[in-house]
Amino acid sequence: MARVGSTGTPPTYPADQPRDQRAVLSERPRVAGVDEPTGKRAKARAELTASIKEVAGRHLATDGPSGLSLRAVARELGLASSAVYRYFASRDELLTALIIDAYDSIGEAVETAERAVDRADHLGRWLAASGAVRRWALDDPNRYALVYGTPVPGYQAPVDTIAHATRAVGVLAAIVVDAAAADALDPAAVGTTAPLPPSVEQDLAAAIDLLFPGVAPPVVAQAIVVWSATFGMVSFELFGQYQNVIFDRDAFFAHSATGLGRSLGLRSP
Amino acid sequence: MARVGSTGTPPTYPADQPRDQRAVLSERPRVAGVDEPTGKRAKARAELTASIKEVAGRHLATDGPSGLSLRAVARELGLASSAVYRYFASRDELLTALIIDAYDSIGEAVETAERAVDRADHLGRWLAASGAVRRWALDDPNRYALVYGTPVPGYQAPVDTIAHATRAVGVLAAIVVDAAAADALDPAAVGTTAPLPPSVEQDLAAAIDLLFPGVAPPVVAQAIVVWSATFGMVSFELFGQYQNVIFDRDAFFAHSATGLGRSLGLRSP
DNA sequence: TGTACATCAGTGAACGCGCGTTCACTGATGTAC
DNA sequence: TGTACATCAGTGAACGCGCGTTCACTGATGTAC
Repeated sequence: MARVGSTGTPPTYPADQPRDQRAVLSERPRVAGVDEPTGKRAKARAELTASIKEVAGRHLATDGPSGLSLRAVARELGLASSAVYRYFASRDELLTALIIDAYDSIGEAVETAERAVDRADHLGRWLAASGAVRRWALDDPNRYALVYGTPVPGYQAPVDTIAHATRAVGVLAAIVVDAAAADALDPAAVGTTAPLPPSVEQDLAAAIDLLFPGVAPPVVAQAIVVWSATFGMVSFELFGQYQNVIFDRDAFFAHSATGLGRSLGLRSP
Repeated sequence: MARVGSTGTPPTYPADQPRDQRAVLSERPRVAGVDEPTGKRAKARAELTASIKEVAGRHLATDGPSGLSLRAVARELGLASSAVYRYFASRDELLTALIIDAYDSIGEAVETAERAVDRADHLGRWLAASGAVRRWALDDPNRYALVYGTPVPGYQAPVDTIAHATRAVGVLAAIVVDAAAADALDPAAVGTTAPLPPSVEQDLAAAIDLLFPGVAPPVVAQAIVVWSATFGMVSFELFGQYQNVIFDRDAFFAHSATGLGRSLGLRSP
């Protein structure tokens, strides 16, 4: 897949650059907002770009990622299939845009839900955050599957997606960081766990630097387990593994998320 | 998708039945082994059926479930594409066979690993079982994705698959049942959890009956969380969410699985 | 403000491909007498 | 054991479909003077 913009080039449109990549460039975060496009054309382009993504997202919801078809999207928009190539250089690039949007969308959903809770109520913040993960997944299962389900065969996500992917987990990290800083973590929770293998402790240094400053490695490890477990439960629920086993899934999830939060040492005041 | 055999009809081949369903019927578990086919033809049929599944499984590994193509499978086997229809009535039916095989395969892997451990070592049994889940998944990611990843769009798994799906989780259940029966569950583990919502306790009755006889509902709930968490971790590892975060994944998984097992109250003697 | 030119959006036809499924057929294998 | 017939496995052509991507093109929109 052709990737663009990771080399630090300014967002100009050099004439010798293949035309099809411009669409993607024009979507990238702008530097300082100086050259933000304002003309009619730019507006129309932004709108159609959004429409394409919107329709593609809806198709995703019925056919899954590998069923996403540029032709079908163009058809629904009343465009020639070739027109889509003015906006996305390839099917993969459209997929990438959808993936980034999805990560941002769940990130925002989790952030918004968590923000509404009293800062000192660390367990409550976690319940809001994990509940938002689940809600978001249930509301749009195929967008969830796009980013947390089976990877699309043959598709390699460009590095650009990583930053967006981190947004949601950052919320959990912030809760744990806050709780640790406030010395509000239940010592009984992590005190009883097995000692962390040295190699793992070493691996976690980077994550601690980036997301968990000031948090003890065993707690960070447990946070990763809790985060994984949350998505495991959501995936099981969504992908049918709870069928004929659990019916009141709201209650089951709330109960389980509480247990997971407590296993991290999170508490309500 | 045409489904067959769930009505309790005997495994005969009535002449008025569409011919394409016979392949599937002939694969079903035979009653009392009386009419086990022994002729040359039956043997050839069984062999080709196995070959088709084997090749299809390999294709799955490179293209994913939605990329599975009957024509490609036939091509590799040197058959006309139409020949495959003597063995599987449709692509969906081949998928179903692969799914059942996958469930059986992981079930057997988990059973085998767990059986090798001292019966009284409940935590050790769980570590063997969960480790086998992960090993199996890493060894054949696409078969894992087929059954625990995003469902194939447009494909509805027939009820026949359910029994096979239960096999792996049955191992965890057996461990917990044994530990409970031996009164070997750590009371501190479950004692501190939040009370189970009544609706969930009610939901769990069926699962307790079927898989967890004699186990307290909160423990069963926690077992489901632990099971979900295990697959959450495996999915995250496999689907790339641990990239640049955890490198010694063997160690991380072993550590996490230990924690999950302890959260269930499992202990080593 | 008007004009000349460059840039862009969108078209429609085409290329080359692969897919699932059906169908009438030919030989080979099995079965009943 | 041999023969007549039924059943089965596999073929190859065909149907109808959809796909991603390219390309030369026409008009509309923007820009420099």
